[in-house]
Amino acid sequence: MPRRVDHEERRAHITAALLRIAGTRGLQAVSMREVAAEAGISLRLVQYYVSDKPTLLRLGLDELAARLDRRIRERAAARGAGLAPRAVLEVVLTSILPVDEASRLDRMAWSAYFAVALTDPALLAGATNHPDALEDWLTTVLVRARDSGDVNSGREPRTEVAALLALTNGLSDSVVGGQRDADAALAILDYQLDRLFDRSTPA
Amino acid sequence: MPRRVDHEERRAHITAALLRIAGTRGLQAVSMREVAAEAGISLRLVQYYVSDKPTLLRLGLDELAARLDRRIRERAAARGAGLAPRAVLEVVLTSILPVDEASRLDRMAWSAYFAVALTDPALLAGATNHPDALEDWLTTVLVRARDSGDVNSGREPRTEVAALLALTNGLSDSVVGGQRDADAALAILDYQLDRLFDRSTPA
DNA sequence: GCCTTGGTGGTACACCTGTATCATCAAGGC
DNA sequence: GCCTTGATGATACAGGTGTACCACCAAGGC
Repeated sequence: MPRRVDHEERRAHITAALLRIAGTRGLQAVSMREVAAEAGISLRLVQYYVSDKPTLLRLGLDELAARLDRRIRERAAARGAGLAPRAVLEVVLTSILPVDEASRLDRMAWSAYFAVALTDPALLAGATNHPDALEDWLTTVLVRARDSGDVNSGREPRTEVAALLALTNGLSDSVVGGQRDADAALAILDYQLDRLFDRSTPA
Repeated sequence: MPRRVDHEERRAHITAALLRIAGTRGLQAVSMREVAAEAGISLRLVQYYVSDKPTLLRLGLDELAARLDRRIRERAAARGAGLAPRAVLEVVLTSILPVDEASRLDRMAWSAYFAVALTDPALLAGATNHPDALEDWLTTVLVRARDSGDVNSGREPRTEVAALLALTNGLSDSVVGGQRDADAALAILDYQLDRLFDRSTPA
């Protein structure tokens, strides 16, 4: 037998190179040859470890989702166990926002993926990506907060969560778009959370 | 002299074809030949009336901005003169949201443009597109509303407006992304506006 | 020691892209 | 009547794309 190689690790290496290109030069700059060059390997090897270009793109999308998941867990771990409802929302939403260079590049790549996914349903097919799951979970968190009195009973948890997620996505786009910096986006997010968790506010 | 042709009208025809493709099949499906076919003319004519591909893409972006402007004015005109602050916000924000097929296709095209603009600053160069101008204007509207007592004095107009615009953009993406329909997005927007214009709410 | 077999290199092929070029047509001025 | 000139057609060209193919290498089983 010839020497064997960890395919999974190789694919991860290639995927990282792909996302580096997608985040800096856009998805339209992603070709098999460019990915090979960025990964420092030959075109043949990209073909060998990643059969198709569709497969390659799918790898990138999955990695992007995995990175977001990792960011959320890391941020949650950094704040310890037994997080208050507001802290949970802060952790999740600030994990989505592009607050440093790495998350900024990932958000750029994500925007590119979002655009092509709109007209290429093949990319989404079978994706584990379920934004609704996140929304459901945060809604239960907010329901608990309302029941315990941290949030006024007049608020509709599901609507509030949907709005917060949409707001965070819109803010993220404005940050990568250069309309404002991350701190400004964080301030707006905080402003909204302050209002939501102000029990002195009726309705 | 041979017969002369209205170049402006021809370019508009070509631009419309371009945006039809961008909205249905994405910007990556936009080639000179595809645009020609969609416009029902020859490749040579696309070259003749629109010299470059960069020029073509720029035409599409400008038209997209012009259409949004038109939508806002039409919606405003439909509601008569002397609009209350809340009505102004409703007009602007619901004009951004993809509420019908036409605005849905335009939003799709816009998302594609946004993605490539992130890594291709040449597209933005010299663009009349100024989201900040819209934000400034709406802020003055909200300041007036606060001074006249329609909005609680504890609110920060600039932050509220920035949040509403980001929210609307996020909601728009969720609509074209198929996460929810236009009515659901409108409901969320209304929910937020109701809260903002509720004077009984302190802070 | 050979031979199977996973890894690798190089390259060719068909296709699509943006753009340039050559030619033609037709309407009016002189 | 010709000739200038705006509008159009057809096509060629160079470059980039995804993918397929052919050769080769080297490590271990028998």
